[in-house]
Amino acid sequence: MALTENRHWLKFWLKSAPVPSASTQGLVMSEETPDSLEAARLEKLRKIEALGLDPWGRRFDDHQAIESVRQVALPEKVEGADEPPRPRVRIAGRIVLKRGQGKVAFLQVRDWTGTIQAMIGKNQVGEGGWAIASELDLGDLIGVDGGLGLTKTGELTVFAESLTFLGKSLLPPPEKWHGLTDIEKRSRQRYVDLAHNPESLQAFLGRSKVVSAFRKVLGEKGFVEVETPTMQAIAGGAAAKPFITHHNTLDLDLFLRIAPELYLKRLLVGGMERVFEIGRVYRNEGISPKHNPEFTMLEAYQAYGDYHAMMDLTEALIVGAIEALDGVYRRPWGEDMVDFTPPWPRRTYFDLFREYAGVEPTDSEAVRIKAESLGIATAGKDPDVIVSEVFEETVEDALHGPIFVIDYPAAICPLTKRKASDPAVAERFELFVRGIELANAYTELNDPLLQEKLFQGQLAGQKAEDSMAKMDDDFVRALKHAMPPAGGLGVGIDRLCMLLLNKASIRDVILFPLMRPEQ
RNA sequence: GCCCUCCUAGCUCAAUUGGCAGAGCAGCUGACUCUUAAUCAGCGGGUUGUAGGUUCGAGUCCUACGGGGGGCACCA
Repeated sequence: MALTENRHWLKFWLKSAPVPSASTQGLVMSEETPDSLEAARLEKLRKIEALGLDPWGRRFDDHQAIESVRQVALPEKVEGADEPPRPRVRIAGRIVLKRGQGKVAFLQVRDWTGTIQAMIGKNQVGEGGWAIASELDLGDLIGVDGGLGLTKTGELTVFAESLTFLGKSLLPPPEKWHGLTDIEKRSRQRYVDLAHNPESLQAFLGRSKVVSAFRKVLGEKGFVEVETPTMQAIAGGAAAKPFITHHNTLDLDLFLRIAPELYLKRLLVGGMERVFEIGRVYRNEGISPKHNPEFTMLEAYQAYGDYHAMMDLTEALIVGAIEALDGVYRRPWGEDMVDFTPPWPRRTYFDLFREYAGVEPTDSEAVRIKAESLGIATAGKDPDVIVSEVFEETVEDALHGPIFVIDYPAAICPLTKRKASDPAVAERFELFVRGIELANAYTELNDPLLQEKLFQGQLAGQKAEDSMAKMDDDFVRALKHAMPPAGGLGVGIDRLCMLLLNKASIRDVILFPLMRPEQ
């Protein structure tokens, strides 16, 4: 197979490669649309074809990652002896920089592991090869075979012996020093961003490592990965507005899921004791640096566990992600640093409330006065809601984290099991880092009768615009078959990646964030 | 949905109070066999997001629209 493929490799400087004649070049110039950079590149493409080469390349086996080539040990130079032989290497990548120097040219070739210099000398490659090398543009994809050595200035270099054309770039790359900075173009044309801004590529490769690490940690702890419907007749498991879609044959309106929760809990009923899903959820709400309409969530459920088990799991997951990235626990965040060294503090909601709001949370009147002083309207509001708003205003932004906020007022999390010792407190935690809510977990409610009542209460309180919410009778029926007491966890993968990769916007960790169409 | 703000060459950015739209990179031509964002000489490249308006004159001021960014609202 490899030998067959070999014949298709189109070498640059076969001795027989013809040199374009002066008259051909003159013709070429006159045909060129003067104001088009693309036209100039199309012309080069035709020249490459005229030389019998395929500008779009073929399979290119056995090339080495540039990063690994950079690790190759060079033979020692011995005094008085000839130059030591150069180790042979084969690389493939994109030309990101080009420096002509008369009858020699230096290229910087980049793949997804790194960048290395290649040198092409006219005397080394012959007239035919040199003619083609002259047509190389920034952005073209090439394979380089050659010897690895140092230049006079000590730069590690592949001294080209043959090149393989692997792809012609018809559009010019962004500015070589600044790269592509326009945030809109970087998102819309992510291919350009990835190809020419190495730090962007690294961020997305980092995101992939985070997700892989999650799967590894969960697997080691005995969780199984499942996939549940993203198109649902009843979009439950969270309080968010769904997207609507339609199945033609069934003539059925469906919702894109706002959470996988209710399906994963059905699996707990079915005896899948540790399940997780990493998947997209869709919420038809505003867009911000922390919100994209579709985002990726981990949800994990552990039968016979509780929210404390989920806290341990959360810590293990994020530690696993950091180890997969680089093992550095003190991480930059803007101008700031975040220290992820575990264990992270676990503080109760009321404790933090007392500390940051300076008010006793159970003293409704004191809380109301504090709220008014913060400019929060209190008229007609439930005292628990006011507590929650004061908490958000005074505590959340002040939490540098990582910190687990635990034991929430039961009134603001109705679908959570209450503490046996104190029915006013729900067994819930949220993990905060720099004001960002990274994870949310509960000891899950498994009482079908209470669940049904809460559904009804939720529906009664529904606004007209949210009227697509429906009672999920099947979920209640599932609980009636007995769901084991369980801990449940949700982690926003995108937000975690923002924190770990030091990106200010969720759009910097989502390959193709939602945008209005061009034009 | 509301408020603020940005949009100039392929890319990165200038343009004084409203007064002839510029530079660097990239491109093209030429020189150069060890460069490092190579350098040097020369050349080309624009419906200033779109449409109106004010003005002798608009990249600049006004209005609407489109797109982006930030904020508010929304968001267990």
